[in-house]
Amino acid sequence: MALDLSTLNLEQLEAVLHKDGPLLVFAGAGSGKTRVITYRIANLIHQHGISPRHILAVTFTNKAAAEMKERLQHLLGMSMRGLWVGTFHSICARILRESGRAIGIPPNFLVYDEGDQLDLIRQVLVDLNLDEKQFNPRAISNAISRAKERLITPEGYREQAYDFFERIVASVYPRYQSALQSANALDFDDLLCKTIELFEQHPLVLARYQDQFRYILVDEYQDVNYAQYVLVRLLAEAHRNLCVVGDDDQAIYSFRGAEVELILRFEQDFPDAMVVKLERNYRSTQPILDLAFKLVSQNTLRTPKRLWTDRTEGKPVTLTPVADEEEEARLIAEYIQREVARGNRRYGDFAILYRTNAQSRVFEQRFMRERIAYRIIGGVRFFDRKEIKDLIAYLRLLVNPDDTVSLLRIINVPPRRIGDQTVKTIQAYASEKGISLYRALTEPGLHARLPLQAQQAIGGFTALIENLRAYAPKASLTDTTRRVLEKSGYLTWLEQRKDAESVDRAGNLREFVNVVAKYEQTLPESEEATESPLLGFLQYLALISDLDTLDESGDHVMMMTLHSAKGLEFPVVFLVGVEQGLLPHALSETPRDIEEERRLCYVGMTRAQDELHLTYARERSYYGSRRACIPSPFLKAFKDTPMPTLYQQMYGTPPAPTPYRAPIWTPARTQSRFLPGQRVHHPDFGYGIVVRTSDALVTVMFPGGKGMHSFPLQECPLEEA
DNA sequence: TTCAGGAATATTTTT
DNA sequence: TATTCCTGAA
Repeated sequence: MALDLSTLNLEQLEAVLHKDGPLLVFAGAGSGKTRVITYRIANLIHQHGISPRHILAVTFTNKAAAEMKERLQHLLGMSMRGLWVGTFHSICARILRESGRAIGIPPNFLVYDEGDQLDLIRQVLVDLNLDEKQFNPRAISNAISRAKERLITPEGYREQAYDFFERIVASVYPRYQSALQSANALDFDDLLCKTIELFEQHPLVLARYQDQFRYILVDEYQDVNYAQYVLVRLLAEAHRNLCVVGDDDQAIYSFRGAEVELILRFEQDFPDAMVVKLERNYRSTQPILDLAFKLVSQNTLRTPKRLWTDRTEGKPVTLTPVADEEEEARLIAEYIQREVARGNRRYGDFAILYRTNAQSRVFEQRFMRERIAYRIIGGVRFFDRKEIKDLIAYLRLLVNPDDTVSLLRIINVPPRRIGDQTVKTIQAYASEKGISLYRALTEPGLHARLPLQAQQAIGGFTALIENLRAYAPKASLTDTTRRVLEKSGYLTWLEQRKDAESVDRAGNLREFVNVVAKYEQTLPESEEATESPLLGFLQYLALISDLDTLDESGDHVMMMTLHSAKGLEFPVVFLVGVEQGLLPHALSETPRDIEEERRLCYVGMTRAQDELHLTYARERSYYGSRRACIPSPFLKAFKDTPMPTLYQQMYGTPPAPTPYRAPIWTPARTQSRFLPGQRVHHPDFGYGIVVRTSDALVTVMFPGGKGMHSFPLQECPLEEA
């Protein structure tokens, strides 16, 4: 069977057929980039007989990785076993698990996420007697992250630390590193740094991986940071079969250390590189592309290129001023309902893109009210919820009792009478003896310093952990998780406090058990035979994101940030909140930052296949207070282009005045009987106003100093007034 | 030590 | 607005 290449255009074909040597592909939005990468790999395997195990493909998300593997399997009709596809982080995690021992990293290391990082930095600040108020842990964490992205060691940082803040960071950084080490944990950046360290210190290990990865492909190369760049260079320098794909117009991650210059520099690094530009767009209509080009061509730092398409006909892009975010949501909901009712579209055809996660709330409320199916990507991730993180902390302790962050997280959750005082004593004892907190818990020397009550509480806690630890290796993942919930008393604790929030949380924990069960069921497909399933699961958890669990199959309106939308496409896109201060965001000040915000806007616009609608509000609520808004300066790029408003498109001329719609909240149409703003009556508190509702609870504000109260939906003593 | 409730405060984007 | 912080009572 021959690989069918007839559907590829000339440039795509060039990229696909290029076999050896460096290759740089500038792939504009919607230019069939994924196809090129997939076909290129398929061609290497099929045409040139390269074994999948000699190929490494780096993608931006785990989801993209899974999809690519699946497509290849489908295309070639053979198993892609041995092919490495994944994000930089997951690939590095895998390398370190295999070979990290050489630089003292045991294979059972855990990956700390941002929250864990912050917790650890706070601990270090306490150790150093630094006030958290004065030295923002987040800023310090960012500074350390920045340093690591540029492969700057604690020593290196100290040498170049000038101002006061940098000197503080210089003192925290080494301590933070040793705290990570004693917790047997790596943060996100360490995954990269340590892999590079491994390769630099052990040329033989590097040579082994170089020999394995004879062909390397890197997607989204415009969003690569220095450490990633170095890693790629190290791996590729032996065979020089490196193909990088990217688009400088879509570089939107400089806040994470990404440097667009690295893609622009590729031709200097590899003067013999073949360069292919993909400028034919298969996604959008000409009006959309024209407008997007008007915007992005204002940037100074870009390679010249312009997308073109066959789809010369298309609806005009609309630009609609709205009074505020409420009208914005109302208008869009109305348009969606209308299109769906007419049979033109399904909910899944629409996407709402915004700059900040907070903007999703108004849409969420509106859509709930109007019963429009929607999915929000990002925001508070399921795995970031307190109760879920607590449960994960228990699981982590079972794998690695030295994980201090996790230990401190749950040592008194649920409350088991191990309070602040006791914890301080434990910490003092542990650092005195140079042992981990968990080790300290088991030492008689510690107990001698504590009151009997605390001793007993600690004894109970260690017995619990030991019991669970003994159980885990013998049981399935799901059973272990259930047992943790049960034996720790966490679930009982939540269930006892009847308040509605706890009911929500208990529900989330049960949902988590389902996630575990699902993972366990699909486990056999994964090729890594992990010696400890629990460890494998935790490592999997650490690196997945919300986007990875997104399924586009359902019929929902998608709502997400512009960043999350990268790489996706939708028939109809609403780009909302195109206002000064929001897009570009107020925190982006330098010309460089502004250019990135412009690219962000460009990314959003180029997600649209058939229709693109822009909106900006004249007034908007910012953390409680209302503020007047100015349209985004980006819109000036469109001043010569007549753009109708969405109202005009819906009703024809003239522009309809803002139609006032009475909110529809008949009880029969709503899931929870209550809606924000509604007046209700309570037997004890009297009349109040519903502030908020969720799946399980309703929160009501009662006037006259009676305050806010939450009730479980099922059995709340409220009546509609 | 725990918990409730009011006060203070912080808000960009994410592997 | 929503979350965290802080205080004081049990």
